[in-house]
Amino acid sequence: MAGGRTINVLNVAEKPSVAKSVAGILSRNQGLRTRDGRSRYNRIFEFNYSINGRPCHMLFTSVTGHLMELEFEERYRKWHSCDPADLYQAPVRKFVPEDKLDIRRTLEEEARRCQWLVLWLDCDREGENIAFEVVEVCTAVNPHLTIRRAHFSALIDREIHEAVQHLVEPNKWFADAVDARQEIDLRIGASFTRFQTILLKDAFIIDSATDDRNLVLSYGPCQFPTLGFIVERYWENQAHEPEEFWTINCSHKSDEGIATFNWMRGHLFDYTCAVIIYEMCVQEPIATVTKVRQQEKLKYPPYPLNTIELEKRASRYFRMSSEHTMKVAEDLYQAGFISYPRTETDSFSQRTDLHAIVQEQQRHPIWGSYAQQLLDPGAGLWRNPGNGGHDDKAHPPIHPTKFFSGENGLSQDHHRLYELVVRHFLACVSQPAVGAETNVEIDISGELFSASGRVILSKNYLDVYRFESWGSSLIPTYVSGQQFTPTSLTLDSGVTRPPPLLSEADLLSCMDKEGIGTDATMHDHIKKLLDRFYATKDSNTRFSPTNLGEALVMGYDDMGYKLWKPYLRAVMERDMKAVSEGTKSKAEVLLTSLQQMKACFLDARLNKVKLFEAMGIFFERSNRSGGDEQHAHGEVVRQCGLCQESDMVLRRNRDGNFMVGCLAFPQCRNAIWLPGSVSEAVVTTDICNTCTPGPVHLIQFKFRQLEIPPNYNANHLGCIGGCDEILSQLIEICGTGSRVPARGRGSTASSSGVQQSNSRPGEARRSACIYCQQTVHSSSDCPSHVSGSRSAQYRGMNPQTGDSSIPCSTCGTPCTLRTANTVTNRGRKFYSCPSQNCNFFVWEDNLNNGTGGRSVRSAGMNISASNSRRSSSRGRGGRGGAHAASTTFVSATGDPISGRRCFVCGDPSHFANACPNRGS
DNA sequence: GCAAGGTC
Repeated sequence: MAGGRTINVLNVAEKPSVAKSVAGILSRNQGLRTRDGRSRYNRIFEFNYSINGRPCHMLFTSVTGHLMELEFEERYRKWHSCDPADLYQAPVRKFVPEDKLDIRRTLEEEARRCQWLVLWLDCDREGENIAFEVVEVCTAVNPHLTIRRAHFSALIDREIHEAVQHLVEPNKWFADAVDARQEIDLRIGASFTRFQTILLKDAFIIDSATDDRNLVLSYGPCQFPTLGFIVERYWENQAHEPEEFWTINCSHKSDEGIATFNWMRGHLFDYTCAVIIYEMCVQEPIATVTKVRQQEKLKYPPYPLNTIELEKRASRYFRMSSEHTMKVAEDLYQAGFISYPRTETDSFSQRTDLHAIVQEQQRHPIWGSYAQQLLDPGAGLWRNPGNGGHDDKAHPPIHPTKFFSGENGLSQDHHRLYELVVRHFLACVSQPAVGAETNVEIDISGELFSASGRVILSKNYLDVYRFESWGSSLIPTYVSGQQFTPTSLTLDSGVTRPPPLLSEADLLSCMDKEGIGTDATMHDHIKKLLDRFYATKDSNTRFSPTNLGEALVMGYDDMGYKLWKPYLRAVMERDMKAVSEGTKSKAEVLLTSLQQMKACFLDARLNKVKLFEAMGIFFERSNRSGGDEQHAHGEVVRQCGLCQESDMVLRRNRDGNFMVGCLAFPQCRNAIWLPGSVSEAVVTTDICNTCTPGPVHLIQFKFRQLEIPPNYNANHLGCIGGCDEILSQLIEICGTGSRVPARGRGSTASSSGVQQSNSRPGEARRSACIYCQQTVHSSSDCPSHVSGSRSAQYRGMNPQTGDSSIPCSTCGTPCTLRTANTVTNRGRKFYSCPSQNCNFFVWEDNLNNGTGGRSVRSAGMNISASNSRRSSSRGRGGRGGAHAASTTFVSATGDPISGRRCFVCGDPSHFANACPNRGS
């Protein structure tokens, strides 16, 4: 085998930089000649080498990624040339596009005079596919070529020399998997894009686009799930119903400073329960220190930097878009300042000379001294970097490759990104920060509170990684068993907040987690959503869907298709894996996958009215198209009391359930959900003579008899204005047809079963009372709507007792059974006195087990109150008047205050939580 | 005028 005639070997890498590196390594830069090819970027390197003892003249060149593209044959290229459904079987072909023709010419010219072709493409599926594209071009001009594949996992001498001595066959399965992916993406993308663009573009006045003639309503298996993440979070954000909660805070001031103790229960949603616990604490406000724990805490530096992490951090630290970040990183890479920026790898190979990279930075005026310290063994700052667990086997983590003093003409963003890469790298090879933490737990009347303080002992990596911080806080010294009187003990209220809109970093995380796009393309998908007017990004890098984006997702969602979810991509990814492992053939996957997608496409087209309806919610119809699809507007019931601009109309929601909603949706989200048992509803010309502001049209309802209690009539002429007891009861009994989670329509039913909601972005929302439209209370607490007759009508509804009301033990008014809707007690039944001046309150299950009005259960703990009236203190401070507990309150200073008063200032008109002097 | 994936 050794010796023999010298052969010419054509070597092809995926990109010019790899061709240069590998040629340099193999030639050891001895006798390496370089010349231009046909393409200005892809030079040709020449040197002599020997493979397995055989003398070779090596020609080393490159492509720039894929050499070929997949397209439909000419006659299917024009949008109106065929039915989009035909695109599932229209013939496709691979071809070398115009801008790659010069690369093809280089390959052809060099291949003609070679005997071997060695493929040095990246070792992943795409790389293998590109390898076959190169093979196709080269064997077309020289069918006698011997084809070989080099397998290498890093551009390191030993790897490369080993790879060339152990050449293998290229892997067709890998290439097939990519072929299948390309074909499926093309057919789905083109068919849905043409379909929805042609259907909707001219049918509506889509004002988001500057020039809607060029508007393309694209669909893609990556861009739509990315939009889906944004819309879904937006809906969660909009649907959030703020819920009030209660927490007890304690502080203690001593000569050494202040400690703030947090209630270890966190917070409770049940005011009654919180206030009882609070009162118990206030009764005996002596804190006993139960635990003092001191321990060393480490804060570790980040893992080595890969592409997604670079994008996320640049977004977080500099608010740079991922797309811009990659452009800047590419410039820095081209200029030789940083390593290859498209990498999944977040761990350094053991062979990387990390010290040499640090040495380069020693002369930097700002972080140079830190680099020097790192290299000083006496300083003990060095630590081998962590392993993030990802390795694409092609590139190292992003790191600085050359010292950049900053004086050349690059922009501020280039400087900032270079700084991030350098500081991140220096942080990675540094010791973690060390802190001493103290945790103190105290007990007040059986309730536990904790406080913590931290002292930073050594900042280590935080000295160079200025983007991260670790706060320190001092608290006084405590010893176990010590007792003290708190300086303040307050019952504070708060409200739950909606989940925030997705930031760019969040969005990248979602995509990464669900496998949408690759590290090199994620930023493209995000940018595409902005370019297509599907989403917008605010100054805080948070994404919201535009009306267009929301309407499209809503339309497909209404069809019941999860085309906007990541599942489709996940299924495709599984199929690709099966092809690359040889367990499924490319043909098999293409056949089944395209069959399913075509069926889905045809079905979506049958249901196009859903897309129309969704678009109709947000956009006006244009007269440019025939307008064959009717957009049902519904019949007017009354004027909207919330926006006071539009009418409330009777409609069916997409599940077929009836609702009365504001025509101004989505600007106004006011809605009244009707009982799920309504089978028919028609707005009549009859006007309600009690409800104001009028006119409120009565609705003729027909209920499904089996779904309502026997004593109710299936036919009912009802009013949604608030006067209709029967309707309210049926809503309470049967529930409504609202969907959970709803898209901004309120996600939980209130105890009356009637939901009202109205939200605009950035505006906090509170349910409005159905009866009087006020927002200060919910419908169940409406003062205009409690009457003695109400409880009478409930009689006979409870089969166990035969009576669902009990007399109030205080004032005798009948109390009706209601259902709680708090997080801690959702679904639990209770009685409460409807009288405005009375606060009697008791859980139904406590009545049944004989503890009526005596105990409140929450958070898995039973707390018995000594005074039965205490549990009646519902509502906020000041409402307790008639039933004030006769407990003795003790102020924080230990002075007794008799009667039910604010323990901060002693004023009987309010409680401490509402005290204007609190905190002073 | 359409996708997503390489890369310049």
